[in-house]
Amino acid sequence: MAKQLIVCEKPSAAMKVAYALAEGSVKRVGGRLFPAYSLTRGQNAITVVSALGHLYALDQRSVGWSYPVFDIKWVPINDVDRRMARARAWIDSISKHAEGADEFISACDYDTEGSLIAYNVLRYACRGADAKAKRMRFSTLTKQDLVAAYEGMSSELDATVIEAGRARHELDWIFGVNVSRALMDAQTMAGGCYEVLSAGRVQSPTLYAIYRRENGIRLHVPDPYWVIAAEAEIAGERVPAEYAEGRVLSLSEAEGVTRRCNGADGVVSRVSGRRAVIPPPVPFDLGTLQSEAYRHFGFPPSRTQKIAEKLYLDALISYPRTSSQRLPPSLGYARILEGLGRNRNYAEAATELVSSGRPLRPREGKKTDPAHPAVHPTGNLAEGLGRDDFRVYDLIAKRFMAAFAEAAVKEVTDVEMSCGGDRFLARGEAVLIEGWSRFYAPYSFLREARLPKVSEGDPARMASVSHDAKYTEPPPRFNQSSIIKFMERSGLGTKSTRAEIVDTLYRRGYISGGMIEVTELGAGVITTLKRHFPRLVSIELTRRVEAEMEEIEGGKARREEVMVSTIDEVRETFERMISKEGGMGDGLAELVKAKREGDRTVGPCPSCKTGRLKVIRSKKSGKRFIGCSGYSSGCRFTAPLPQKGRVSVSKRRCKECGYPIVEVRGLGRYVWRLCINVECPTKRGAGRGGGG
DNA sequence: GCAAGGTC
Repeated sequence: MAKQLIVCEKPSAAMKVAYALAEGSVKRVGGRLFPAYSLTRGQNAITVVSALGHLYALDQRSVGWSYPVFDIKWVPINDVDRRMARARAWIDSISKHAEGADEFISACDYDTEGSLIAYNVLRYACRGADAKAKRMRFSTLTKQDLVAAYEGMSSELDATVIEAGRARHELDWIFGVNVSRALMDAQTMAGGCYEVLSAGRVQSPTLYAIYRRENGIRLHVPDPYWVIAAEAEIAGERVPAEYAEGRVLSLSEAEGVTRRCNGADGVVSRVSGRRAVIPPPVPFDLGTLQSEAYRHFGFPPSRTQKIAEKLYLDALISYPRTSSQRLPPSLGYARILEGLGRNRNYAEAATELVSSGRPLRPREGKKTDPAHPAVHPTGNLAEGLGRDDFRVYDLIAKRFMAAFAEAAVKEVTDVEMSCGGDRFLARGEAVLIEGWSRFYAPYSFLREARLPKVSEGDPARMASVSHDAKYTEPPPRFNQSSIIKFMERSGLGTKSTRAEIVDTLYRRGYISGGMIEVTELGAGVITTLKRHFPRLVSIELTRRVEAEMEEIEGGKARREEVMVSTIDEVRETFERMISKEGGMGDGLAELVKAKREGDRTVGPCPSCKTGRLKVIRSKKSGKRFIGCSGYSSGCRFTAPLPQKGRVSVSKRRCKECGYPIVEVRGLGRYVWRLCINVECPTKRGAGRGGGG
C-alpha cells in the first residue's frame, strides 16, 4: 500500500481533488488553518495538501542594496513578502505531511506557474521529492477529469515547463529590480530626496502606451468636417434622418446639400427590413466583469477585483481570476438557478428559466481557462451585502441568468429617401422579443426608434436640413478599463495582475486621473528608460521572453544559457548607467521634487486667498499640520491633522463648506476623508471617536 | 524599498 502525497495549488482545488479521488470517506487532517485531506483509493493511502499560490519567491543572494544584482535564489515567500507571513507555518505543515509519504504527485493548475509552484514545494518543502514526483494533468476540476488525470498521470514532472517558468521569474526579477534600483540610485545621487521609482517588463510598456497616447493627443491637429442632419416628413410624421454619404469634407459641399434639400420634396427610394438576432452576452471572464462594472458603476478594475475576491471567499461566486467565458454542465445549472430563486431579487427570473420547458443551455464565449469556468454565482444565499458588493454580485447573478435566456430579436427598417441627387437615411428599430435583456436589466439596453410604415415611391419631404461644423477628435485617453483591455490585447500581464499593475503606476505617481494622463514624473521615467534601457519600454521584451520560454519548453534552449546570455547583454548597460548616473538622474530629481511638492499641496488658502495650503511638519514638535505658504507674508491659517496614519491630498472638496478634503489611510479598514475646516458643519454633533 | 506571478 503506497502512501501518496498530492500537492495542489490552492485550498479549493485540494478539496475538489480529495473528494474526486476518494473511494470511501474523506478526512480533514490539516488542522484549522491548513487544508489537508486523507483518503484511500485502490491500494493507495492518499494525502492531499495545498500550496497557497507561490510559496517560494526569488531573492538576492547577497545582502544590501547595490546593483546590478544577478545572483538570485528561491526563498520561502514570507522572507520577502510580509503579507505572506502565513507561508512559513504553511510550508512546515506541508513538510510534516511529506515525511510519511513515499510517492509524490503534482496536481497544481496545468500551466507554467502551476508546474513551478508544485516543483518548488516538492523540492524545498518535501526534501527533494521533485526528482521522483509525478504529474497529474487536467483541464477542469471535475471529478471525471481529476480521476482520469490520476489514472493517467505522467511518471515525472514537466521539467522543461518548470524551467521555462523559472526563466520567466528570473528574467523579470533581473530586469525589474535592477532597473528600478538604477532609477532610484540615479535620482538620489542627483540630489533628489528618496522616492520609490520602478520599472518592469509589464508596467513600463503599459506606461509607455499611455505616454504615446498623450503625445498623440498633444500633436493632434483637428480637421474640420461637416455633418448634415435632417428631419424628414414621411406618412405625416417627422423622423430624424442622416445624409447617406456620411460626413462631408468641405463647407461648400455641405452648404450645397442644405441649399438644395432644405424644405424640398423628395421620395422614398428604398425600404428594406430585416430581423436582427441579438444573442445573450457571454458569461464573465474577469476582464469582461471589470469592464462591465466600470461601465455601469465607474468602479476601477482593481476595486471590482477586490470585491469579486471577497464574494468568492464568502462562497457567493465562483473563482474570479479566470479567463474563461464557459459554463460547463458539471456546474449544475439547475441547482444554481434554484439557489438564486431563494433570493427574492432573482426568484421570478430564476423560476422562469428553470420552468420554461427549454433545456438549460448557456450562451458561451470563445475564451477558455485551463483551471476555472466563467465567473458565476454559486447559488448560496447572498444576504446583507454592502452597496458596492451587492452591485457586483447583482451584475454577476443577472449575467449568469441572461446566458440561459433566449436571444433578443429586433426588427430593423432602413428607409432611403432621395431628394434630387441627394440621398438620406432613416432607421427604425423595434424590439420583437426581449429575450435575455429582461434578465440582465438594468444593465442591458436595446435601442428603439419608431418609424411610420412607408413604401417605395411614397413622398418624403425634407422638412429641415442643416449642416454643423465638427472637428476630428484626438485619440481618446485611456481609462482604467481600456488600459486593461490594451494590456490584454498586447499580452501584457495576466488576468490576476493587470489591475494591480495599473494601481502601481498610480501609486508611483506616474499616471493620474480617471481619464488617464501621464504625469511629468511618468514622462520623465519613460524618457530616461528610452535613453538608457529602450528595451524595457517596448512590448517586444514580453514577446522575447515568451519566445525564450517556448524554446526552453520545447527543449531547444536551456534556462541557464538564456540567463547567462541575457545577463551578459545587460551587464554592460548597467555599467554604462552607473558611470553616467549623475547625468541620468538630473532630470528625474527635479521631477521627483515637483511631485513631492504637489503631493503635499492641499489647495488654495481659504483665508488669504493668495497662498497655498500645504502639509507641514513642525521642526519643533515633529507634529504635522496644514499651514499656508503665505505665512511669511502674514497669513496665519492653520488646520490640525491626525498624527497617525498616512495623509494624502485629494481633489475632493467638502460638500458642506467647500474646504479641501484630505484622506487618511492606515487607521482601520476604511479611508477617512477629513474636511480640513475645524468649523465645518459636518463636525457638529457626533465627533469622530478615536479609533477609525 | 525594487518585478511579476500565484494565492487567501
